[in-house]
Amino acid sequence: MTTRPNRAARPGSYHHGDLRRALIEAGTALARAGGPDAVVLREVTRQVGVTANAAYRHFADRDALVAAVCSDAQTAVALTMEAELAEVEPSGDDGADACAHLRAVGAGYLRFAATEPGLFLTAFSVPDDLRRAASEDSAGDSGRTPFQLLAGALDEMVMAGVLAPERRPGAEFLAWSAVHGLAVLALGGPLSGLDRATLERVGQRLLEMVDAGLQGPRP
Amino acid sequence: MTTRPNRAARPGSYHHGDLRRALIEAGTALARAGGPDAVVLREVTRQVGVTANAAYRHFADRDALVAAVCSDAQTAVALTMEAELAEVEPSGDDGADACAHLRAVGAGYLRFAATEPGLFLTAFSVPDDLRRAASEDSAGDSGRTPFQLLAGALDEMVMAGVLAPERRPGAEFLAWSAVHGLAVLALGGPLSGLDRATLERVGQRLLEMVDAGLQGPRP
DNA sequence: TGTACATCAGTGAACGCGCGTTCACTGATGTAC
DNA sequence: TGTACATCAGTGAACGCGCGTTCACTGATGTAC
Repeated sequence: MTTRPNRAARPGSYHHGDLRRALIEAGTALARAGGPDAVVLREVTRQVGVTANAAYRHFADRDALVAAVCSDAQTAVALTMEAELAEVEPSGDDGADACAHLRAVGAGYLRFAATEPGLFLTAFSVPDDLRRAASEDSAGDSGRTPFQLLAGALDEMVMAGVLAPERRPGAEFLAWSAVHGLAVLALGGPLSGLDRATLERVGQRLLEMVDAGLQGPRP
Repeated sequence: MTTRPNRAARPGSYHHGDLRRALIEAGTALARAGGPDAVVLREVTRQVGVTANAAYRHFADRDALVAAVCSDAQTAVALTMEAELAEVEPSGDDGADACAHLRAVGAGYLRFAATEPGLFLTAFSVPDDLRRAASEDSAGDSGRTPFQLLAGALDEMVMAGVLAPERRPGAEFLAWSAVHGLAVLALGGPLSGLDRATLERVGQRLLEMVDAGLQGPRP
């Protein structure tokens, strides 16, 4: 989400001012409606009211544009997760709070997937090379990426003593898998038939499962 | 996986004999190499050595062909899961066996995703309407679909007393989400950087997490 | 303050590509008598 | 058993489409003197 200085923003001027930003935003709008494949270079420039070729002043090719949109989408995920985190009321019990934070992170992820399916797919279901570069600068207000927010919640659980330290390494992958799987299956997958309420309930139970399951088999 | 009677299979004859099957198989080969988008109607007919138009004798359009390939891919998943199930040695302890079966089902799913990424995506990451019809007849040797194999393992756990009956409804979605998420994230997703051994270990831990987590929070 | 000039950010037209699909057709096959 | 005929399963050529990308260009902008 790099914004270049707006060097010539005079309205009505020949030069656009910040065409790069405008293209990314139009691309994001298309992605919101139709996922990553909907980010069609020609359509993006059409929406901005500019020649298709003009995009090449700001992006090496279509992939570079998609990567920028992907980065913005990941930022949007981080913001939703942070919003969910902010709603957790401290209870005085560090362990309970840490677990609540982990659930909040997961709930934010699920909520984003449900309310912005197109952007969700653009954030995480894009060819590897595009996404990898994009995720570098996809931080939310706290300056942390979705992955870092998840990792932070898990660290907190270890510090609060509700997650054994030896179970910490790799725990991101377990939690992320569970939540991501539900999001994907519910999004045009085999679970897309489920109604909103059921899906919400399954989401809650899934987060409970992760919570309980991360601690390993019962003694 | 409907096979129509091979009415005119004379080799060298003008009529192909079972062009429908041949097209599905060529489509599957393409899907294996490049996922669902690689199932290009023209390419499929090219590989079979037939005019593009000939495909329309057997499929209404490209989508119908993709749906058929999707169905075959789902069958392949079921077969891998059944193979994994068959390797579980009965231990005499019904509860342990049931859990082992659940893990086998999940392990088969993960193994298929890892060894046949293109087919895996074709089986489960295809637009909803195509997949829905396809999954009807995607049974393995046991006559059961991947979903039914999973449900069977969970039923078994309830009967063996290792899963509380009130936790049974909807448990498929939880288990499936976890396993599917890992498969997807490891396949060109954020986890695709992990090496094979690590991924295998994460898979094992994920299955343990599901096992433990399905039973709910610790008392 | 004015002017010449380099640079920048767009235009407009065109390219080749491969796709899914349609058309009118013809050779092969099976069947009724 | 032979023959006429309907049906079936292919052919071959063409269609329009929208895409990403490239070309040569020009008008606008900023800067050095």
